[in-house]
Amino acid sequence: MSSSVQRKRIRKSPEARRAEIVATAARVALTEGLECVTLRRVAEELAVRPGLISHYFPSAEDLVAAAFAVAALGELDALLPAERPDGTPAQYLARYFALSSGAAYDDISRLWINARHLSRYRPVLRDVVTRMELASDDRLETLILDGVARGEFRTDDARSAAIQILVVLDGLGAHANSDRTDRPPAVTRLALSTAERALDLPHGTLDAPGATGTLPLAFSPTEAAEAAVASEMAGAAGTPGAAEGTGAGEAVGDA
Amino acid sequence: MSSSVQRKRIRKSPEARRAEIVATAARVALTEGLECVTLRRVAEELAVRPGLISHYFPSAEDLVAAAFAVAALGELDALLPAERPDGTPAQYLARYFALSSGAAYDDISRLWINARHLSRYRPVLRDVVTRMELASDDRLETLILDGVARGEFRTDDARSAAIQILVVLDGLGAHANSDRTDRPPAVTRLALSTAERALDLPHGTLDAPGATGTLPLAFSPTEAAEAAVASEMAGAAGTPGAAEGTGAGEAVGDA
DNA sequence: GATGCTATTGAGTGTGCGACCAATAAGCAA
DNA sequence: TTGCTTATTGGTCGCACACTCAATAGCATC
Repeated sequence: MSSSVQRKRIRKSPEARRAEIVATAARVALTEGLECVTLRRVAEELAVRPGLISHYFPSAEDLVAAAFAVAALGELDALLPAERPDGTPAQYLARYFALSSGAAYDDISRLWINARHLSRYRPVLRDVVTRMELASDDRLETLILDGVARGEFRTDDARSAAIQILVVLDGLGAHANSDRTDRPPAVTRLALSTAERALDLPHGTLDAPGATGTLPLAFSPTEAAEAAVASEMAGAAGTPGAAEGTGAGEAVGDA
Repeated sequence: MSSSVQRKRIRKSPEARRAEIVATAARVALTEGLECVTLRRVAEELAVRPGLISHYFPSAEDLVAAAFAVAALGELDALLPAERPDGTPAQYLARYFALSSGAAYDDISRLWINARHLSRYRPVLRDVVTRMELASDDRLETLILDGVARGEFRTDDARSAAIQILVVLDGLGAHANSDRTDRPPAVTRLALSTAERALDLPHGTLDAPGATGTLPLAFSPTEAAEAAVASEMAGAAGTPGAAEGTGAGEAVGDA
């Protein structure tokens, strides 16, 4: 007995190890919840000792915040890509709504509920949540402005429209842990009808089949995407032009 | 030193002690969060030993669920009373929206975020959350049906309208732990405009000053109300007509 | 092949949690 | 007043957590 499962140390570069840790933490956060992002849990996942995680994240709160940042940004990119080469804004918006009503979206809803709750007690996480909310607002606002420029949408306040849509999506996602069968159609479509109203679109314009055109409905942020996301976070970390991050950003970014 | 703060035991009837425990737990849940509803915390609050709390709630999860049930039902009664002797449905609905945008509502939003998240891991709490969601739906649906009967509202699906309104309120409340200044007016009014649309009301009908008539905007569920709520929970506890509750209800109700 | 840097380990600290249980005493009934 | 029921205590156990730090061993460099 007591066959030590691993006797050989594997020594990696700090950058590689840190990226690995954050990616693992993000995966745990998304599938099991931010409370499960513990030193022990992440260490076990990577087959290393908990002390090593502490070495890279002297404060566990930074790790949790980084995990959320990476997971949330990865999902945002999957749902509402920053680059949209393959279709019109209306098609991407329709795709967004289509994905948002799928079962895979439940994980993201759960993650956001989790983060919003936990941010009550954890200031570092709260900062990241705020930043991710702004990032979502920006992303959708940009899409809407693009659609307005092309004449697809009509609104005099793209940001307000974006926030209204996201608020409704938050409301629909709030029940991700409860049973939501027997929801009336008007409720299921609430995000769509809010968008249609805010963007002055005819009823049904954004409904899934057809409206997405040839856009792929695939929904799987890869690990590569998450790594890219991590470096993106590094850039966006601190308050404008500062070298000192706000904890999480710093945790993800520096090395 | 070491003046034992309390040397004399105070022996109470099981009913009184249980009610006291649940009321305290509900207060802790509302002000500090459901994670703070621990045996030790509640015991300290009541100046008793933790073992006593265990005696009344052999499983801590039941205590948490009971705390949420009492807190949430108390708040529901304060926001959307079951009895409405002092005004019209429209006035009570306007009052509801007025209260829902006040700062005091943040505590309730936080509680719901908390419960929805925690219910991911705690089945007993999940049941209570589901029941409380249904109770909210029912309460608002009844109000709407009443308004329709009086000719104040117009809708062919009162429940759908109720759920739509509540979903939007959930979405707005989701950010109770983040910063929400600089929200566009269209977002702040989103619940109202959703209601106006769903109930076929002219714009502005439900806005706060004036629309509430002489209705008091006071918002303070008393301890007495919470006690009443506790006994109400006892009645609504089990699945229809059963003596055995589903854990939380049982915890609140039996004696 | 030897050397130095440092990533990684192993062991330990302290805290807070739920759960358990025998001993104790409060207060009601005889 | 006496006795009995049981509400309440006090103490303990095991677990999971974050955090600390000296010792160890990869691995790049010379």
